[in-house]
Amino acid sequence: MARKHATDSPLLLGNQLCFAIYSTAHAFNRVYKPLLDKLGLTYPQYLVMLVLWERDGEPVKSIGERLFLDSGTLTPLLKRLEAAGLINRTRSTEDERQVLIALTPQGQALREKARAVPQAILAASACSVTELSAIKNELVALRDRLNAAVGE
Amino acid sequence: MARKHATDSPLLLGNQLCFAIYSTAHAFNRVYKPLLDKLGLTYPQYLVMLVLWERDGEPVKSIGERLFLDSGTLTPLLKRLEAAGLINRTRSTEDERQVLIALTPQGQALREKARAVPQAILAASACSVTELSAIKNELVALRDRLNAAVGE
DNA sequence: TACAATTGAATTGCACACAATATGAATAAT
DNA sequence: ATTATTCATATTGTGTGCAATTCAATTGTA
Repeated sequence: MARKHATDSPLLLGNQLCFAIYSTAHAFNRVYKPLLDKLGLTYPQYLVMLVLWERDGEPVKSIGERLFLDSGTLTPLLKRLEAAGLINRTRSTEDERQVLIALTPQGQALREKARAVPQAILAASACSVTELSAIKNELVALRDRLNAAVGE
Repeated sequence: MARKHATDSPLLLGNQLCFAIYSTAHAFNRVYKPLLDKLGLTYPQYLVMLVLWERDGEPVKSIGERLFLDSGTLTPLLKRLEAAGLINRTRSTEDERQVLIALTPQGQALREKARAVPQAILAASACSVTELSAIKNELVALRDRLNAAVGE
């Protein structure tokens, strides 16, 4: 018998998919950092900008739904983006509970500089678009099952 | 022409593997939370315990290397584990720069309660061990390439 | 042996992330 | 119309993460 404790196997760090995801997320962050520093953004801020570049003028709620983040995270983050002059936060006139997030001209303009980012990431991953896309699809499917499990 | 801006495709949130990883990591965290609450641990604290259950008495540095975390993150985290009575922090006599982390009896005992965690996660993922293992291996390979890219 | 360079932790400062709570606005129920 | 409930955002508190700095201990080198 080579193994002493077969029941420990699930508790081994190297066997845990979850740690693989956790550590890969950090690795991505380290690759993104120098690229995003040039744009003056953190990674979560970059995600918010991606959402706004796709659809401008969204309320905080729908940005949070797309990114799976709540107001406790987004409110201070959005205030920093506003302080940086990239967005405006204005309370909706139709529904005063909502705060609408709109890009400023600088926020719009930043999109051009951001185009260089994905290719740099692709290069760092040393992987084909096809392969990355395959992993992405598997993860999205897994993520949705996990979120479904949490929501009972 | 169906697509107006083919060059925008890499900037679309849904196309980014990185966001898939980021959001899956959060989804895992949400699944882990109620399970780890019973153990009185956060997810990063759980990772440290996994390391210690594999090898006890390690210095902070080597724990950090295994988890890709630095002292700025680990020092306060380890102090909280010490305050919880799960570990002891003692400065090494051979090399006084090092702080050795050792499990207390309570820390050892917690391992038994932790055995229930991986199966619960597996159930939430609604996925076979084989599939999860395959994704894990792809991610570890990707992570290592990313870390290599950062280290020049 | 001196003494510069390196190393391992700790500290500080900033930015998430989320639970819990609060607040004001909108909607539903009576 | 009044009240209760729900909804969207903000606030507070705790716990990561990481860059930058500090400090003491160790190692390398002349």
